[in-house]
Amino acid sequence: MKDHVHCHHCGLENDYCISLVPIFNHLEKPQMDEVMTLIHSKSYKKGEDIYQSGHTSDALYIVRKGRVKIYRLSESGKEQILRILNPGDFTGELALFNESVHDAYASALSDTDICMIKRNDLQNLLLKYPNISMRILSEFSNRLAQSETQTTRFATERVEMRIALFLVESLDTKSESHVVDLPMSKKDLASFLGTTPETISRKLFEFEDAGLIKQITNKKIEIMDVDGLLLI
Amino acid sequence: MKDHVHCHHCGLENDYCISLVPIFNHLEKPQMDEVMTLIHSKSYKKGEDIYQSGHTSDALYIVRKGRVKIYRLSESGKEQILRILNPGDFTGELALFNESVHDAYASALSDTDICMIKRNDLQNLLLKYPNISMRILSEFSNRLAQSETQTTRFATERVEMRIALFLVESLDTKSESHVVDLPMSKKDLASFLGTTPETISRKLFEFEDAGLIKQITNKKIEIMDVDGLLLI
DNA sequence: CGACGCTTTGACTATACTCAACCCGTGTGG
DNA sequence: CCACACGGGTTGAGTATAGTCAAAGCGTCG
Repeated sequence: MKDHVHCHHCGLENDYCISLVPIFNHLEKPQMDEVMTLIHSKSYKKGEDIYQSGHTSDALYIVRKGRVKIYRLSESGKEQILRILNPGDFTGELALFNESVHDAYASALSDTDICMIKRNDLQNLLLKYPNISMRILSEFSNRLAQSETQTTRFATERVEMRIALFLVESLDTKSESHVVDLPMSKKDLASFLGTTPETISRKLFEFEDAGLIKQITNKKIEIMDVDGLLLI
Repeated sequence: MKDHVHCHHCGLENDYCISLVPIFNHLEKPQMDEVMTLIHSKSYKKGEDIYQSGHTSDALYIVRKGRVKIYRLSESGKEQILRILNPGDFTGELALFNESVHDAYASALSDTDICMIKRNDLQNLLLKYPNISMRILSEFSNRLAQSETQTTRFATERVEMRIALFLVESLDTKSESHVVDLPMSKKDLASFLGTTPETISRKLFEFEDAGLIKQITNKKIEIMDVDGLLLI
């Protein structure tokens, strides 16, 4: 059923429309149809790799359904998670404009559907519809800002503070609930925050002892005192 | 004299041409002339701020002459240097496509000349000449890759290794000399590498004791054993 | 039910930060 | 031209932070 609800605006099935919003949502139906002819869909099982570092890049990948983790290996071989993609997010763009070789790994955290646009098709689209470029530029600059914020945090904040900031920023600002749903295992979270599972575990219990949070289940944390967390 | 040498390709004074190369060097003379009418020049003395975090952004800044440091303040107020701009590099782009508020500081490390293009003028150029978008996209994706590399290093490498990597990557691949010219004071370098001046000083002497480098002067370091440095 | 992987707990340790003192080079003013 | 002051750089001692390693607990999925 749900699969066949169509979007009023572009006439696409609803989840297609949603996943393409950030880049294409200003296009009208005829142009959208053109874009659709260029899109290839592919599904990945949980745990499957979407691409690997060193592989040739030939497409932009947009997450339609599921969740994807992007990670790198450092010079000394340690894994570090760079970000988690949710439906509507895209990746693969780094290699599209330069090297054409991926510098990171992408793997499906759950069963995932991906929309792909081939490198050449995308470049043609960009030249034809400059507005799309602006969207991607805007998305890039967001990502860059976020990456630089993360860099600065690693360089200047203690682990404790990085965890606290992560929790606070994971709060859904729209809902009134102060419960955070961890988007990944604590092992992965450790990698994302540049620390170890042991340290995460210890710090969370410290926060709990201080009355700042309450660990409801493994993946659910209630934040009792936002301001307190940020003063750590 | 040198100021009046003109570029064969675009007809501009040479240093203008050089500083605009990364973004505009595919344009022919008539288009280049159009771009030139949109460019405003400004000079800054050593130590002067070009922009500050929180200020409204209304331009893209291209370094024509001199050296500029871009830095942020972390949540807890510590300064961290994100990058150093040399002639031809640009900045200010983050705010151009989104927030329109700077999230970092830019200050001149030496007497500096800057070319500026106003936000609106640039956006019009991008819509008119999609190729420029591709250049900026390419530059963005470079920067993003670099920033993510830096993030991964902070998250996974020890200070020693970060210093070693910095030295090796500062080697001018073109010249045969293995002498690195530090582009900033050790105090700033410490901030860039997420450590302290004391630690930098100590590690450099450790490298020297191990025969990996030779400290010629304060700002000149000869690298004796590249591979050894990377095995630390 | 069993096994595997994630998480927790504990004890120990390394890494690198802090603070304080001192050194040095450069630029300024007498 | 010298003296001094200032900022950057170095050195040393002490310590906090967070990582490592090992073992045991827990949950979940086949």
